[in-house]
Amino acid sequence: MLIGELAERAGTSPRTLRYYEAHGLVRARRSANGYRVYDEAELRVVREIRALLDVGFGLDDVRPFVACLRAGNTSGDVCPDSVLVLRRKIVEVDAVIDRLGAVRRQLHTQLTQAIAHREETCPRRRT
Amino acid sequence: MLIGELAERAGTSPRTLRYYEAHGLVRARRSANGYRVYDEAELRVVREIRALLDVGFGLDDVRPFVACLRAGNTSGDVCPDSVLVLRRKIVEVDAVIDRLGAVRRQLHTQLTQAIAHREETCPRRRT
DNA sequence: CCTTGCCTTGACGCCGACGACAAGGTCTAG
DNA sequence: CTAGACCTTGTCGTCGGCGTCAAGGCAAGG
Repeated sequence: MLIGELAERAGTSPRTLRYYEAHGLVRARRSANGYRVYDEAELRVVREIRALLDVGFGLDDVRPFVACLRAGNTSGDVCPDSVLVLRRKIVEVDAVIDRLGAVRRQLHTQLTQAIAHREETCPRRRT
Repeated sequence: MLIGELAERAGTSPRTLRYYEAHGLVRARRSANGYRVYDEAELRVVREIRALLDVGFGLDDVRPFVACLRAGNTSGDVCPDSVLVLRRKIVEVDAVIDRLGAVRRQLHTQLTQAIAHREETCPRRRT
């Protein structure tokens, strides 16, 4: 399988696959003419990477999952390092959610006060 | 008031104030030697900007609030344009919170399944 | 032979709010 | 006179995951 085919099957671009390779996540043999040749297993790897990036992981966070797949596991999640990253990410996500909740409450307060102020300054009739 | 003093009083840097000025948010006269001279009102403007940026606004989102302060209002929130931005931002924040909630649930699922898999593959004694 | 369509490496662009540094002018105190 | 503490404009660097050329090699069909 050449890079174009893998890209299409994984729903991404050749550029992206070379980028992953440059960062040590995806591997390829080379054919005589220098083309990258991938075997079927890489498709799963690439899909794992894409799935995790979509969820907000960085490339570094993804490494343990790829290693886990390469170690022969059916899922990239089952290795200790992957589990650690999952736990850490959940904590991070929780922190962001809390922060955004606070932001949301503050914005809501500002909004209601602004509207109250306008009612006060320039009252509506028939209210 | 020179730029250094305003920066300190607003809890930021001269570089940042020049940046805001370059983007049309903060204004200054110039003294004979070319130095920026700010009057007291700019302190409130800068603090408004900082407060909104801290909450995740972009510079463009901040403009209506600055204009509102410049129009003589006690708060930057009370003008129609500001209210619109507030409403829009709340919607945006809600969307992100929802998205993160879904992500959190997915990660939690992955985590519990990974742990379950490990129990199954390599069961603990005395359990 | 030539075009078309793959592939290769290399390098710059993007987004946003600045930080950091360069090279220089200004003002003041000792 | 000079040091040092301000100020000025201008430019490049940051972070991440790529997109988008640029310039060229390789394979196959008409």
